[in-house]
Amino acid sequence: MECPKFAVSVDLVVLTVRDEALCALVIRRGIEPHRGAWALPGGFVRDDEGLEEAAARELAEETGMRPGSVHVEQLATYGAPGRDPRARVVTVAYLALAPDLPVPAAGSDAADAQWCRVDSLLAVDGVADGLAFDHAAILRDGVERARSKLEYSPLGAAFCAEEFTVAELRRVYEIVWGERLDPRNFHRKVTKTEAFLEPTGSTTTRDGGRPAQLFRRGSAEHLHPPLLRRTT
Amino acid sequence: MECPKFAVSVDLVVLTVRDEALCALVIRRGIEPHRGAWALPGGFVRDDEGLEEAAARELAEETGMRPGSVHVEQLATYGAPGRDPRARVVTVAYLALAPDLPVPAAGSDAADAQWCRVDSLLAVDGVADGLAFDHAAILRDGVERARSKLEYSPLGAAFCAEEFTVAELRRVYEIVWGERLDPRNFHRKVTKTEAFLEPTGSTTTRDGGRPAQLFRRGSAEHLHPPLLRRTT
DNA sequence: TCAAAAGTGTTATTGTTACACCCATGC
DNA sequence: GCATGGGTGTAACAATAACACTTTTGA
Repeated sequence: MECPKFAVSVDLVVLTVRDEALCALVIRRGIEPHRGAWALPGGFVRDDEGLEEAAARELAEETGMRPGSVHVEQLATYGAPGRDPRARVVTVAYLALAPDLPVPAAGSDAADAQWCRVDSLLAVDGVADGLAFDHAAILRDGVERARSKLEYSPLGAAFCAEEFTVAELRRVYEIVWGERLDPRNFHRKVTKTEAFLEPTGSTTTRDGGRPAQLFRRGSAEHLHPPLLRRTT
Repeated sequence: MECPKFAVSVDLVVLTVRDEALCALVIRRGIEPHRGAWALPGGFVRDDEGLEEAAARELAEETGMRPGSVHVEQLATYGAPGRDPRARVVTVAYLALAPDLPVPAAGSDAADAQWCRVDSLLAVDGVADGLAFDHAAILRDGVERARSKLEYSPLGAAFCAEEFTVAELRRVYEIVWGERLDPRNFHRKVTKTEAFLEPTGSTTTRDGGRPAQLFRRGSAEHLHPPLLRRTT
C-alpha cells in the first residue's frame, strides 16, 4: 500500500482534584526533545495493540493507576506536521478522570511524575517553561471537555473516592468549574436525579458538622436535565 | 526514532438532510478490499499536510464541496489492529454537516458517490452489504454527535441553505432527531435565542401559506439554554 | 453551648409545553 | 372564500435560584 507512514502515539490528560485545585499529571521529560520540560504522559502505540489499549497501558506504566478506578475516554487527535521536531507524529489524546491518588510509579523514560495545577500549567506567562510539544493545547482541550462532562454526565464522581459525600462531589464541581454552587440546591439536584448517586447507607463526619450520607456512583450515563454552569 | 509506523487516513461522515431523511455521503469502492461495497469518503494523509487539511482536501476531491459552505469538525479516531486487512491503518474521522447540495465530482479511486439514508446504512439487517471496514461504527458515532450538536449549538443551520426559514430549520431538527416539534414553540425558542439567527429582512412563500421571514446563521457558537430532545 | 456542616421548606423567577387564536399569502 | 403555513398570546407545569430554617454531630 503506497502511502506515508507516521508514528502514532497516545497522550494522556489525567485530571484530578486535590488541594482545592484541578490538577493534571505531568512528567519531566528525561530525553530530547524538550528534555527537562514537563509533558503529558504518553508513548507510542505498539504494532499489535489498539489505541484505547495503548492508553490504558501507558496509564498503568507511567502512573501505576489501574484502569478500573479511573474513567478514560478519547479526547481528540493532533497531527500538525511540525508538532514533533524529530518526525511526523500523530497523537491520539485520551482524557482520564481520577480520584486523588498518590502517584506510585515513575518508570521508563519518565524521570519524574507529579500532579500540577492546571492553572499554573496553562498560565499565559507561566513561571515554568510551559509544556512540551503542543501539550498545552491538548491539556486545554481536556480541561474544557471535563468541564462540559460535569454538566451532562455524572462523571464528577470519577474525581471522588469510591464512597463520597454530596459536599465532596460539590467541591469537585466548584473547583472544576471555578464557580460557587449553593450547597442546598446542589444537594437536592444530585440526590433527586435518578441513578446519579447510589446510597451506601452509612454516614461520615469527616467533613465536620452533622454526619453526611455516603454515596457511590450510580448507574446513570447521562444527566437529565443537565446541571448547567453559569459561565460558558 | 524507534517505534512502529502506521498509515494514517482521514474518513468523512458527511451528513445532509434531503428527501425528508438524514443522509450520508457514501462512495462505491473501486478497489480492494471491499471492492464494490459502500464506504465513507476518505483517504491517506500526506506527508506535509495536517489532519484537518487532509479532511478538507478529501472533501473537495471526492465530493466537490467547498469548505466554506460546510461545517467540519473532528469526530474521533479509530485504530483497532484488524480494522483494515491490508495493513495497520489509523483513521481520524471528521464530521461534516452540509446543506442539500448536488454531488458534482466523483473522482480518483471513487467509482461512484451518492447520498444514502443513514437509517438504511445502519439497518441491522440491511438489504445492502453494509459499509466497508468499521465505517458503520464511525457513521453511528457521527450521527450521534450530530444529534447532540443540535441540542447545544446552532449548527442545525449548517444543514440549511444560506438563507432559510424557521420551518426549514425545524424540519432539520425533526428529521435528525426523529421527533416532532411544536412549530410555535420552536419558532419562539430559536428567534428569541441571542445570535442564533440573523434576519435578512426578506421573506419567502416557498413553503406555502403566509410568507415566512428568511434568516441566516447567527454568530452564536453555543445555545443557552440548550434545546433538548425528549429521547435520549 | 457553640460552630459547622447536613439537609428540608418555601417562594420568586425562569423556561417549557400545550394549545387557542389571528395573520398573510396562493389558489 | 378557503386552505396553508407563519407567527403571537397565554395558562399550566417544571426546573432553578435564593435563602430561612431545622438537624446532628465534634469540640
